Amino acid sequence: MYFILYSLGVATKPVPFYVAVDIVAMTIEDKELKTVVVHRQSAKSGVLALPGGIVKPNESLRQAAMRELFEETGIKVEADQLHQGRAFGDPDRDPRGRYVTIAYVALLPIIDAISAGSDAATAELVPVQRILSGRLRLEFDHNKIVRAAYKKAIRLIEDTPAATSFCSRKGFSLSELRNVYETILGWEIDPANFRRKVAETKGLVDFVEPGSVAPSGGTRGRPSDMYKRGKASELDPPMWFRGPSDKSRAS
Amino acid sequence: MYFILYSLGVATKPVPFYVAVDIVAMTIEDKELKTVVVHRQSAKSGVLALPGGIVKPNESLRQAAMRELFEETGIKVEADQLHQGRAFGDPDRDPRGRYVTIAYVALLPIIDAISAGSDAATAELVPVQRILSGRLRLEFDHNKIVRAAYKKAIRLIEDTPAATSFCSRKGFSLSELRNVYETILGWEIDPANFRRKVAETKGLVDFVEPGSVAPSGGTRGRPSDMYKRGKASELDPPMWFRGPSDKSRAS
DNA sequence: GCAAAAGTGTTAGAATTACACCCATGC
DNA sequence: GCATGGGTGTAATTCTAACACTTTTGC
Repeated sequence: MYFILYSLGVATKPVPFYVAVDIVAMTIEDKELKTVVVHRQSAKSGVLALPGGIVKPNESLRQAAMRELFEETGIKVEADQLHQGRAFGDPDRDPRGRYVTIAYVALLPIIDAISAGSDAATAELVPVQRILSGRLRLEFDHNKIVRAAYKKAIRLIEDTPAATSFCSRKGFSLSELRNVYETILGWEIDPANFRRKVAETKGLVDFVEPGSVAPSGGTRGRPSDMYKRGKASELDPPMWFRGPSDKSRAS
Repeated sequence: MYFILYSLGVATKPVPFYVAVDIVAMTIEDKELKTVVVHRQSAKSGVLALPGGIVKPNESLRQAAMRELFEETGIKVEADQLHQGRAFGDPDRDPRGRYVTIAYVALLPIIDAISAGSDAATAELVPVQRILSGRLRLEFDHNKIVRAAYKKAIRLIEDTPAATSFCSRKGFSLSELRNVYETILGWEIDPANFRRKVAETKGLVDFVEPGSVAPSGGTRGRPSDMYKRGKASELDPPMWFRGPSDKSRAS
């Protein structure tokens, strides 16, 4: 029984296994994909890290992710906004001990992000690109976790209705939804073709009768039709965009 | 510190966290996708389970998967044949304690499967479909793990050169590779169109000069050109097949 | 020669793209 | 009116599917 021996300092390695979750909570702000980071009160101050922490004995991994995200940022998410990512478990990934962490990806409308919560003061939104490029360094291997989460986000918006998670749950216009795809994929999509593709992809969005929801978006121009998240779990065929000219898709 | 309290039976729940790996080792035999299961010497005999076990303090998750697979089935895999899948960590998924397990998917050519090894006698190949349909019940939530692994396998052969893992590392014909796709996707693919798609997908396979490798496959007909795995990590565009007529793709 | 499997060519149809054009609203 | 964004139509292009046809081998 490793745990007892290690905990009591009998065996050579004094580290037990810890099971943790880390959450990459993404949102779109100012046409940029951003993620939530927290300021850890570590030895050296100013260390940025993903929100996360140890899984409790009687909760599921998903519950742990929801709890930790709320405790550290004040963000409350629905179950369909949370997606499990990769597990990270290299022996030396965390100097404090043997941590195996399960990444979770949360997709949020900007309005919900870091709105309230006790410890929320320490939470902050930073552009994902700054982390991917390495210009912003996070604690431990959290840069790797964000990179994997970004790839997962691309897959999610292509294969599932997850892109709607970035929009208001009340309802959204197709421009808002298109903006999500454009921001994450990194190129512009023809509005006309986008509209048709969405319409032909059953289960992505449902039309909302006019009047039940106030049209959102800019005050200019013709008011848009409103939609809400569809009920499909997988899109068939996926939402695919070849990207500009002969350039290959983001990877 | 949960571990000490729980281990000593002080707290209400006497279960520490265990971190484990379970391996879904798939291969193709008789035009059928099969996976390796082992007979657990449990209380009730005849219980089938995925190979797997506890991660050791100083090994990575991947190393644990390679070790456990070898120990329990005698199968030795290369790093590029092992792919991490989902984590399963519900509190009640294993009655023996709080197990968080990371699934690994291994893709093997049939020739390597269960060839040698000490405990190999207890290992067995069973059709994946029998597990997916529920006709074959595995221990705990291993049916769920296989289901997720099957989806992952589909994604892998579409987005990466992983389909080549089912073929001999020495070299393979395009018929053999096409057979992999047909078996996993569940429908037939036009050989001519398949050939063109493979040729246009850079990094999927590399041509092998005739003479260096003996043509494999049936003794009838014109000998085939031989190929080996390409160096791409992601295929762009992916290997996609719409499937027969208007029928939607497998899900 | 004949059967069988490998490999090439060709064409109809479908999906994608690019862009022109009309609609509804605020100012 | 007119600028702005929402929404529709359509032709050129590209991709895909289907199948006819040629090549190379074993027997």
